[in-house]
Amino acid sequence: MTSVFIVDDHPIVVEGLKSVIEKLDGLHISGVAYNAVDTINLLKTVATDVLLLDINLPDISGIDLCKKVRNQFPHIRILGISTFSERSYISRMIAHGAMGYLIKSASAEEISAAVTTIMQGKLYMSLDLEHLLRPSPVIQSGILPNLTKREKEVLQHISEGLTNVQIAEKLFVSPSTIDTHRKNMITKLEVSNTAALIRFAIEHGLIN
Amino acid sequence: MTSVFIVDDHPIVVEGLKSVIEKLDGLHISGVAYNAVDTINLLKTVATDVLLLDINLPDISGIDLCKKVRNQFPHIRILGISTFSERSYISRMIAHGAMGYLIKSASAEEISAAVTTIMQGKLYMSLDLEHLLRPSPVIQSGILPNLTKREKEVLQHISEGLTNVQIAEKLFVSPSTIDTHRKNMITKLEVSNTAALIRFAIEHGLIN
DNA sequence: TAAATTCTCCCCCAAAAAGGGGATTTTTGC
DNA sequence: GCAAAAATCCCCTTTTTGGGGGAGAATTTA
Repeated sequence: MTSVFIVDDHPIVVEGLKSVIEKLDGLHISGVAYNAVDTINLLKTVATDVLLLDINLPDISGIDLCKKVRNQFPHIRILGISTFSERSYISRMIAHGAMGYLIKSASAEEISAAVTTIMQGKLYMSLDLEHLLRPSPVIQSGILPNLTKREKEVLQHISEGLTNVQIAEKLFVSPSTIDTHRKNMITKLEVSNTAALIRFAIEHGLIN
Repeated sequence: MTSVFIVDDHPIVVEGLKSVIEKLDGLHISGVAYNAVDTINLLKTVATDVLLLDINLPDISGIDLCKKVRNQFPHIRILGISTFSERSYISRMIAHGAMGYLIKSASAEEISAAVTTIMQGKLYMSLDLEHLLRPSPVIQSGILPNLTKREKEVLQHISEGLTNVQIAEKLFVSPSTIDTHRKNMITKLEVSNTAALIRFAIEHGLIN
């Protein structure tokens, strides 16, 4: 018997998941919560195998709660749930310890499969094909201006901690040039400084 | 019949995958390549459903090739392969269009399951439980000095592009304090500046 | 070939970060 | 309760970055 704990700020969603899961063999509900604080407190009192965790919570982001739960309850396997299937979310959920991802429109069979899969120690991902066949929601939405080859090269060196002068020496150009590239990237990507630039770049795969 | 194309710079690995896949029902090899350039050229000539793509290629990173293939051949589903199961890799592969992840030590059954799964439009992930149950392979290796709660808080704000002064205002302390935290983190983590700090932090899961 | 883009370099100046140092108060762990 | 760790704050100087601007050479692309 696998015990499942549900976290979602929408009571209707919680009820729906609850009724679906309770009808499934081998699964039972150990508890539910509507926010992060209640989740942490309740998890201390009830034994739970799987945490169904909504990504969009009111008081704290799903990612943060994900980390908290993993730190305090390392045995609990986390299955992220959300209404939409965004690549960036999924990758971040995985990076922060989730064992799987489920869209809210998933069928009872899918939920069952998801729980079974992650209890076997594997990742489970639920996504529709149409979303996946697009290159990336972020990249192809037109928001991301593309950096030039040289800019990416400079960016790479910046992320390694080199200063403009050091990069200039490596690329045999003037420090002013590197400075211009850096500034252009900051403007292009609409970030406030180098720190934010590096973060943006990594999160969008601009850096190796 | 699903056609599989293999990309890996190790011929032994390619041979191994080849022989395993050819024994499986419903799968056949449409081609193999040992580098990125050959991959792009060959994919133009042969019909391929699934691309088995090694993450660590000599001339170009698997991530980059992943993006290239998805742009030029959007119908091809990419299954990343690697010798080790690193969370950061997996999340980045997914963010860049891979439909799944397979460790090289995977059994024939797993390979078959992986191809079948992604042909159904779902993500497939192959990972051992022991790796997943650890917070992060890097963090628990002892190499990483742990940041304090406050330092992480400051780090988070730095990554959002805030300056010392702005962070100080948010946390109701003096800018000097934030400056000290920043310097301490740079020293602790042995990086040269804030850019490198942010990169390090993201790659080690210190930032949300 | 003409137009657009990219790459290159420079100016100014203000702001921020880095690299030293030291020092006090709070919290935390034993 | 005491020691260790964390958090707070300040001094100094130099280096680096950021925000403007302009502008010519090289390379792509239409």
